[in-house]
Amino acid sequence: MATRAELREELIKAGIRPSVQRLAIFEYVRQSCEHPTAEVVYEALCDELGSLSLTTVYNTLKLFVDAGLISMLTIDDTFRCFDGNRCCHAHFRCDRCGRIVDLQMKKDFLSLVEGLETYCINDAQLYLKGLCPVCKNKK
Amino acid sequence: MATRAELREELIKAGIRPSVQRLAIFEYVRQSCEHPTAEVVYEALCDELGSLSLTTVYNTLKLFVDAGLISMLTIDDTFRCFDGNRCCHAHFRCDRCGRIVDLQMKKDFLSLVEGLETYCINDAQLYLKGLCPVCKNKK
DNA sequence: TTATATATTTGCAATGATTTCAAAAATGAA
DNA sequence: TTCATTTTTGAAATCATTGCAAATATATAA
Repeated sequence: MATRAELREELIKAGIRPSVQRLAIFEYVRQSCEHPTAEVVYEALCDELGSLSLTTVYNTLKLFVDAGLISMLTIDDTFRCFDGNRCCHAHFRCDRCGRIVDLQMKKDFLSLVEGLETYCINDAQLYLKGLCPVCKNKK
Repeated sequence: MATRAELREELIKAGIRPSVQRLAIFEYVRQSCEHPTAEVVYEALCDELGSLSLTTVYNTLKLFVDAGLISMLTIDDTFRCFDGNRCCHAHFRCDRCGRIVDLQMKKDFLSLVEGLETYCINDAQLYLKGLCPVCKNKK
């Protein structure tokens, strides 16, 4: 769990000026395990920051994604959510309850794909969908 | 390349009545290598079918996806596209030109993921993003 | 310090892919 | 044929996301 000072340094190293809003948003996404949407980040930080615009949240999240500091998930096609977990992992989305969970990988994704030599890969996401253990056991 | 009669049988076997619209949409998506959007399917079939509604295309594609006959891609978060290729493969989206291409897999996706025993998996998609060989060599 | 330029934030309006809905058309059963 | 059910249609509604221009904050120069 990184400290606020470490997160600030990480922004600076990425060439991003650590404004109050940016640092708060970065900290929230990095520490969350819930894959929050922009709306959820906004609701969570509104009080803490006094004033905050949803537009700022969208812009800032995009900034972080473009800088490779967090990743954007499109596993649910009706909204985007964000992931601050930097370890290589897959995502599962339950078709019934909608929950998105992390799944550990045995090896890196790319080891399985053929013919990548001529490509430049910046991002990789493995999405699985179906029923989670809880929903599977319900009727 | 399946015949129209074979595709019709496939719909019936899936419990889907093969109306003129459904069969045309199924054939189009199954034979396309271009990962068409609903809009593209609509434009392509409007003339052939005389009249066609975009709503029908959306409804029908959803019907096919739910029946497991085709898959839906959310690799580009600004629109959905559809894939009739039933072989296991990954997808690459070029950040610059936007083209989506298929990539062969050496092994199935799921072999890489840990702890799936308690889940029921209905769908798996591996999305890669970056620069395609053509765009990589441009400035 | 003050003045000036630049970067960031804000809130509202616009966008556009997708869905809703109720009527019209097509199909199947009797 | 008639009636019930399924499918299609098109226009309006939805809603996550973006565009934009004004307001604010920050950095730099003098």
